[in-house]
Amino acid sequence: MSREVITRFAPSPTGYLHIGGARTALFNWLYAKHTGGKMLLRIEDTDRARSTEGAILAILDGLRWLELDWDGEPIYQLTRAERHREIAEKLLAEGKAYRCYATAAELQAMRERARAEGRAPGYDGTWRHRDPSEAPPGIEPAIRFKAPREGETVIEDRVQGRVVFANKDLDDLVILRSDGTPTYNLSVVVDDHDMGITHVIRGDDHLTNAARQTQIFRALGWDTPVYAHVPLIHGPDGAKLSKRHGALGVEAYRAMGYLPAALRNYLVRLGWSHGDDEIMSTEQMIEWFDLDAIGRSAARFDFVKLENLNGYYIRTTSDAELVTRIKALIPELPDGAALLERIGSDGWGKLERAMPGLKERAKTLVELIDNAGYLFARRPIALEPQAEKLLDPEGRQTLGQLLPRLETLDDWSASSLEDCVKAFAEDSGCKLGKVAQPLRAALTGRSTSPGIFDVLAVLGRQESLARIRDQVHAGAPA
RNA sequence: GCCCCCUUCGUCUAAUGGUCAGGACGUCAGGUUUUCAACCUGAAAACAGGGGUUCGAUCCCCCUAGGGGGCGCCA
Repeated sequence: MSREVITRFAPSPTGYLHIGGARTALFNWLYAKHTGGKMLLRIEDTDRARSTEGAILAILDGLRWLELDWDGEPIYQLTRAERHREIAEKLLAEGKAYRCYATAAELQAMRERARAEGRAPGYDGTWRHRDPSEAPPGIEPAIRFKAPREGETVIEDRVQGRVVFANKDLDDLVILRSDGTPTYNLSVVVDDHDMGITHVIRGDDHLTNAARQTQIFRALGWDTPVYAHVPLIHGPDGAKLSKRHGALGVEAYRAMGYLPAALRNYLVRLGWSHGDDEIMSTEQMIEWFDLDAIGRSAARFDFVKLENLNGYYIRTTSDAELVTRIKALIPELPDGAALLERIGSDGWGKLERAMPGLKERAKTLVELIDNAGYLFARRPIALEPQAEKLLDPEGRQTLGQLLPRLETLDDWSASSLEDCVKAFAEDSGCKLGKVAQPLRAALTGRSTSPGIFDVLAVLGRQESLARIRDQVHAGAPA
């Protein structure tokens, strides 16, 4: 009988929740859900200088927006420092660690020497056997872990396979700083053990740490968790993800108008696959996700594919939900306040009614909002350059002829409007496009926009006719 | 420099000791359409290089090259 799976997402709050972290969280979450286990959240805030309250908030917020929930309360690593210190002392008492009195300057010199000699620039173990009585006065010692010097440390990684490190390449790392605070590798081991973590799923930048942590687990007589080191996400140029490309916080993706479901779908396919399946529901993801199907090579972040996926999710999301999401998004946009004012209290209904035509042609929510501008535009509509071309004198004339027909029309449903305009086109012997294009330009100010009959219907009789008149007159010679 | 990892269309990826090496995004060409989008059809597009093992290697082994990660009293 196997234990319940417990995974953890353990970000350090030194910045936002970036895209790689988001995927790591997603994988942990999916694996926990898949196995019916739990995902815990641990905030690794032991670097007091760099950790910030704002970063913690941003991370929690990002996870919530992505709809990745965690079990229990977040655990703040800093609050566990006493326990970590206790374990460091225990290792010291058992002779599995020792006090090191080397100064920063000495360590620096040591590293330079090692590098010059072509060795790994690690600690040389000077204080491993030296007696504390030889310690120079006035130096507070750090505690170093006495790492095995011979043999190998082997990681049986669920993604990377069997990875072997020669112990001679792993130096004696500091586990307790001279100021008495614990360091990362010790804290992680103690916390993973105390939290009952069974599976550690994280970026493969931690692969070497896995070896060091394994050594500490062994020294403590504890079982190691199952490891799964996931390849990192690279930028479009194959280099490390930088701010220039995707290393934005997830809140930036939210602000760009991506849907969390789309981002999750995109992210899960980056480095993991289930046959030829591309688009999958969260339920399917949970059902199908497994560690063994994670690839071993780094993946490049591709905004274009994300956009495609986002377009799909926008098209298949209900009108009402899209309106809700847009409501939440607008305040985050640069000109959000002004837009909100123009929409007013009655604009949301209009937006929802226009949604069927709008959502067909937007890749992001921001694009959708942009396309919906005609709904809230003040008259007269300012024509964009493209639309200006469509509304040439000929177009204005056509509209002038169409106007009387529209005025007598009683039924302003999209279908009867379509019939009316089609009949007009036929009677005047021109192609439907010849009529539809200037009509669109007059009503929306744009050359591309939703279905024109829907636009007419959504704006309503009064508004539509007034707008057409505006544009026809604006073009008529005074 | 040392250690570790990786390498299939431009990108994300699938599959297999014998396949026309599959799908998706993107691109291109058609179709449909009131424009755009969506949708439909079709096309171009990949096993990094070199050695082995084998009747046969994209697949197994080794080397090279390229890319990435790590090497703190950071996490």
